[in-house]
Amino acid sequence: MNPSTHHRLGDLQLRILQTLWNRGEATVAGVHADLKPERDLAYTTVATMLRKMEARSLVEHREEGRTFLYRARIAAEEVNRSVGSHLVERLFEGSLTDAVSHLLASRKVSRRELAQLEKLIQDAKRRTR
Amino acid sequence: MNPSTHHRLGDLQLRILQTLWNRGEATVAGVHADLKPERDLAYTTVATMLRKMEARSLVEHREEGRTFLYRARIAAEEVNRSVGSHLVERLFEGSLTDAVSHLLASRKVSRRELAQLEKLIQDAKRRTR
DNA sequence: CAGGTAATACTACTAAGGTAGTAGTCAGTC
DNA sequence: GACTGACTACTACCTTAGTAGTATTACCTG
Repeated sequence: MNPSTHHRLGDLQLRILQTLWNRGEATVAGVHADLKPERDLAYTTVATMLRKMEARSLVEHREEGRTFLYRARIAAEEVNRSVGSHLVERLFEGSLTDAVSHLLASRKVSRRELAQLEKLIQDAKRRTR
Repeated sequence: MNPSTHHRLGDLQLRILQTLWNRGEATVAGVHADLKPERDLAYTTVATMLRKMEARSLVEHREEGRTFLYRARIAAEEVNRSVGSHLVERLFEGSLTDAVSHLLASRKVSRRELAQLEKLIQDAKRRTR
């Protein structure tokens, strides 16, 4: 798959994908149940969305009796990378440091998180060496 | 302004805002010219988009003779923060470290950038102390 | 002052996300 | 064997981004 492909994903679509990544395989009812607490959607809304996503090859299904078992066709990795770098690109013209700088400024960051970030960077440095 | 307000901005809208942030004030022709190299839009497309954005209070205009001078009504800061944290939220369930980790993994990062990042974190640590 | 040019205003259309109702179908139950 | 419940299929509608053509208006130039 072309890594430069940008997946234009809506919020609902992303939540559905996340559910599928978690569950591996899920029925419409399963996805609907997972999303229930945060968004009170009609059952058919989820079913329709899944069908639309299947048309776009974002998910696929197999049949178990009469019910469909859906599975994500794209990896979480791929979506995170694609959406993430698209954002850095369009918001900060490709400057990673700008992006991180804004993220740091936009929220309270605990000392624990800072330590983790530090470690991330050390690791990256080691890989680049 | 409510910081939890999420600005849903399309790519073109964002590019237009960036042009306005750069120029301070700009005519339709000005924005159109700035965007010309990357997207070959009709003049009226830009004008229409600006009018739509004004309806949403993203920009405003004053008149200089017969021509409109547009200006952004939201700060770059605000948009970056809002769009950025919305992304972290929806993609990484709020985990900043996950987000940064993915960004680091998704692209080549120069030693220079790593050094800058390190500095960012040192500064943040100092502020939190 | 006639005519072109450059503005904005209005209208329209496509595509996609999101949302949901209704219809059809099958299976198991009383 | 009729009924109910669980599924999927189909259709429809709204909203918004994006794109652009056409109409109108006003200015400027020869």
